[in-house]
Amino acid sequence: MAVDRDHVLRSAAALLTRRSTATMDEVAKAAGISRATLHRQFAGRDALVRALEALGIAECEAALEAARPDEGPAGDAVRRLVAGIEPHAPLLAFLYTENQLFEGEEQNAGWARIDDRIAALFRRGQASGEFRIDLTPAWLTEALYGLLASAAWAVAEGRVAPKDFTHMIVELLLGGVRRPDTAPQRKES
Amino acid sequence: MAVDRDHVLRSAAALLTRRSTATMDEVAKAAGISRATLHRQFAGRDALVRALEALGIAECEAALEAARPDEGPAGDAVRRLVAGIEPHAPLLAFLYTENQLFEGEEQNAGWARIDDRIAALFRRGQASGEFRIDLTPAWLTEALYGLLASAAWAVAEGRVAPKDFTHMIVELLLGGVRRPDTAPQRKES
DNA sequence: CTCACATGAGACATCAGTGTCTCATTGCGG
DNA sequence: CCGCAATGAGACACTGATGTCTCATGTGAG
Repeated sequence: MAVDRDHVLRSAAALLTRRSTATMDEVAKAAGISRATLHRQFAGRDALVRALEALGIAECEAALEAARPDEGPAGDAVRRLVAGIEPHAPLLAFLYTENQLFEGEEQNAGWARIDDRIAALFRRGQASGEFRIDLTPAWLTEALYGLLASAAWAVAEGRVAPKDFTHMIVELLLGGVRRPDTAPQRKES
Repeated sequence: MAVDRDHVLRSAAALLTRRSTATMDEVAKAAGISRATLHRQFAGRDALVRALEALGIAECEAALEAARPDEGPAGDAVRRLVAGIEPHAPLLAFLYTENQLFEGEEQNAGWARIDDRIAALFRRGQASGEFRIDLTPAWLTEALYGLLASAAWAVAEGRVAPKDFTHMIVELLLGGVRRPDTAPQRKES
């Protein structure tokens, strides 16, 4: 009976990640169902996007859970987190831009929860002395989202090898571009 | 006679940065002109976006020029570049997501030029030993765009103080989050 | 086998945005 | 003062997407 709702969501995610303006008809075709059935599952395009948002939030929270952000060095936890999010990065990238659309309306509370947990991870790293303290946790959280989205697109467009995804993000985020062992580092950072 | 075309473009940029789906009517109102006049200036919405793209490219190239990317330490050049782009970051952020829409169609060649010059800057830093070489110039370029867009949104939403814009981006990009070991390089503040 | 229910296909009205048009008004230079 | 050009206001048709509806089909459970 029920069309595999999860399958519909996932194909919609895959399609919308590439063509964020895809029509309901295209979404239905991509899922291998008719537009009527798609409409029976999701009241409208808005409902579909909300469902995708819920899916993205759930996957983020699962990844957050699996990353054990409170264990071990914060840097390692960040790496585990990015690695766990990697499979869902395209969906996240879609939602990231889509969220810019929701300007006025209320955001799903799930994002706030996730933001808080990620920010807490960075804060923990700062408290332990592992991370520098001149970059605010809020900014680091935002930057992580931005890097995830950038990397997802770069991979989608073939500018970055898929296997390098986690490495590129984590190394840039944690270590930065500057070579640590460069001899004279007189720069006050 | 001619409505100040530049003024129209800039108010359109300001509006579309916040509401990327704003209607032509809203764009016209934001510029203080009628929809008819807006239409006389730009054949259609597409032409308007293209004009904004051209504006963004021009501003990027101007910033690139002003940053003197071939002079001095690459890190300093990156800082000059980000500082120069800062005023135009909202427009860039808009174009960055809008570009995801142009998937199939040909990209404006201007972006390729800019990509090349930025990538060349990173490559120069790598060649001089200033930057690490395990992060590809293409990825660093992409990441820079992502960070610029993230920061622009974070500032727009009040999550980051406008005055911290350049510092947050440059420090994260160059130095990363991880605190440099205090023992070997002691940096007295 | 038969019934029930989900689905696919498609018709249909609706709506929003767009692009084009006309016409009156305004403002400016000759 | 007159005429010209640009503008503003609005009507209009067109398009594309959406949401709702009906009906035929098919498949699975009893």
